[in-house]
Amino acid sequence: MYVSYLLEKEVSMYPTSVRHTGLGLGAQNFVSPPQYPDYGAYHVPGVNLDSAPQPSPSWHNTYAPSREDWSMYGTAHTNGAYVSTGTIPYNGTDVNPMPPPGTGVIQALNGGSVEQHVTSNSPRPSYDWIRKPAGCLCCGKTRTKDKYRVVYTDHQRLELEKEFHYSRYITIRRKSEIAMTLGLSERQVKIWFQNRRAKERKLAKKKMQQSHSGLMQSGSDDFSPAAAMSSAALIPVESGGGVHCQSTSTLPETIFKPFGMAVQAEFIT
DNA sequence: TTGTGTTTTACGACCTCC
DNA sequence: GGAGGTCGTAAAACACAA
Repeated sequence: MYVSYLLEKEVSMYPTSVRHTGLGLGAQNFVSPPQYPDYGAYHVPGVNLDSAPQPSPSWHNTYAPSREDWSMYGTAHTNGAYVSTGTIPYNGTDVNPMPPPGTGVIQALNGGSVEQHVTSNSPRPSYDWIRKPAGCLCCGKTRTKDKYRVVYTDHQRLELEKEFHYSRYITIRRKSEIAMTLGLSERQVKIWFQNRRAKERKLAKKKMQQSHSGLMQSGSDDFSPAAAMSSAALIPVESGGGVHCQSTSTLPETIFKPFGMAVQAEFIT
């Protein structure tokens, strides 16, 4: 798992936490940054992730990462704004020359330091020199042609991971913002999230199987696959029949649920 | 260096919803 | 019909043991 590897090995890149730290800075404690008013759509302020049910009714606990693994994601401003630590030199020029949105979370927080990063202490080599700019599908790259698959930069993956940890399902608006910020196409962002969810399901399934075998080995006979499935539901459960989100935005935004169950986020302003 | 296993992008098929 | 969802899979990228 390369991103995990990155996260594990390059904690120094994100010495402090962005969205969490065990300081009561769960995602839901996040005050929607002004530049992303729809951030509130993901979270319910005031709910403790660690002790309460997941704030996002669209996501089951099973998929909630342990909060400690948020620590590598950077730092949260005391005012709640999502702030990148700025320790990642990121070269936006290796991707699209798209002018960064002035309000972009990611780029705006990099302190303008943009250069493709290869940390000296990183054991992982950078392959950027052979990488085509991300989003090359627009150049007519197909599966039948050579190198149809691009490799995202560490920074791109890291930011996507951050977003994923923030919310398993990305809104249309956020997708657009991230795509622009990272120089990816919205399609790439969408597919990345799909793949990331698939990965998580795979890991959850693996974990479940391991715990199952563990139970079998321990002689427990009260294991119920159905119960296991429900407790480790692979399908995010929606509670309350709707998503009531708080946001400074008055614009409705569609949050897509698994199995094509699109719901209109109801914004409370 | 090479073979092998794993992970990461990307896609197609099929589904549901609007 | 078009959007996004899952699932399965292809193939490149990568890690690692021999």
